[in-house]
Amino acid sequence: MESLCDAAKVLKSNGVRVTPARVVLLEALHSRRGPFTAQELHANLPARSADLVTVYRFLARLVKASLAREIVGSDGVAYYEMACAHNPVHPHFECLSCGRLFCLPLFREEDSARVLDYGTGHRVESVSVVFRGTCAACLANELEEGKK
Amino acid sequence: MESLCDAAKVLKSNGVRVTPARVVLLEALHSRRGPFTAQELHANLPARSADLVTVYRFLARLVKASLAREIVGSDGVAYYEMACAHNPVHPHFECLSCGRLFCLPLFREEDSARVLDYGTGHRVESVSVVFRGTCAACLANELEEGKK
DNA sequence: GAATATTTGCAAATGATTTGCAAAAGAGAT
DNA sequence: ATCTCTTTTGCAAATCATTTGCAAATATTC
Repeated sequence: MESLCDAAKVLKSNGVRVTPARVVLLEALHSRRGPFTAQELHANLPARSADLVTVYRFLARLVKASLAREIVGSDGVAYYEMACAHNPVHPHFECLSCGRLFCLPLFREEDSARVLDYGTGHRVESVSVVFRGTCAACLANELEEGKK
Repeated sequence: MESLCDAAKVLKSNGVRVTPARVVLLEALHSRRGPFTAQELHANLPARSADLVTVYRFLARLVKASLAREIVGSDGVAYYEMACAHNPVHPHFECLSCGRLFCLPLFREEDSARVLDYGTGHRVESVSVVFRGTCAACLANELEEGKK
């Protein structure tokens, strides 16, 4: 597995041309903290630097090259995040109250092994662990509301 | 958490009327082995017994009542499965080769606790663990193909 | 620079899921 | 049974993220 930090190189060596649009996209990707949707990414691009379709296509390539991961939210919308060595596989939380999808702490090595174990017998390419419910922030808000 | 096996009762006690369409749906649900989509369920219903929209609406209710669980596939399509005591939470495998989504073995009590632990601090309503890759059956087929 | 392969943008298609709404069907009281 | 009130249903139409078709623009190679 390669690091997204070398994405340009990796892509090039896979016959993927590094065009202006893709450079912009790679930069935008690096400045992102949590998981994002194709549309969010596109919205934060310098105006007219890349079409939404291009964003979709590029993200699909990254995922295929294992340079990015895809997390599907409960409403079927796809979120993406980088898959570089600095950002190993981890669980996510989807808040049904505020709608945010964010990262949870990394799996401990040991737990990771235990989870992976359930896929024995198949060729596992990715594992997605998504918690759903109400996030801590929204729970706090509920309390606030309750007081009023 | 209630059992889907008593779904009719549970629904009734929640002010949900048990109509002919819903009886048909509950029966169809019980005869299903693995996870299914709304459309699959609808396609296997006696002709003209319930509209596809009704199926969607009913499934949404079951999920809200914790009588069914929803698993979202990588293409954003929702799969459902019963959530009765005889079918506790378990991981799933989505084969990118044949497209099937099926159940993996139950989490051992201990592992379940370890996974749940990562959601600490939030109000967790559901956890979804989905493996993706190539299933054992498709791997076997690949071998077959290779021999030719 | 010509020839070839890849990439891009734009418009249009897809396809699952949702919504609006008026008609049909339960529940309960009379 | 009948009337009233609420829930449910079917149908058509709307949504909306994602995908596709295709011709024009841009790389790469020789």
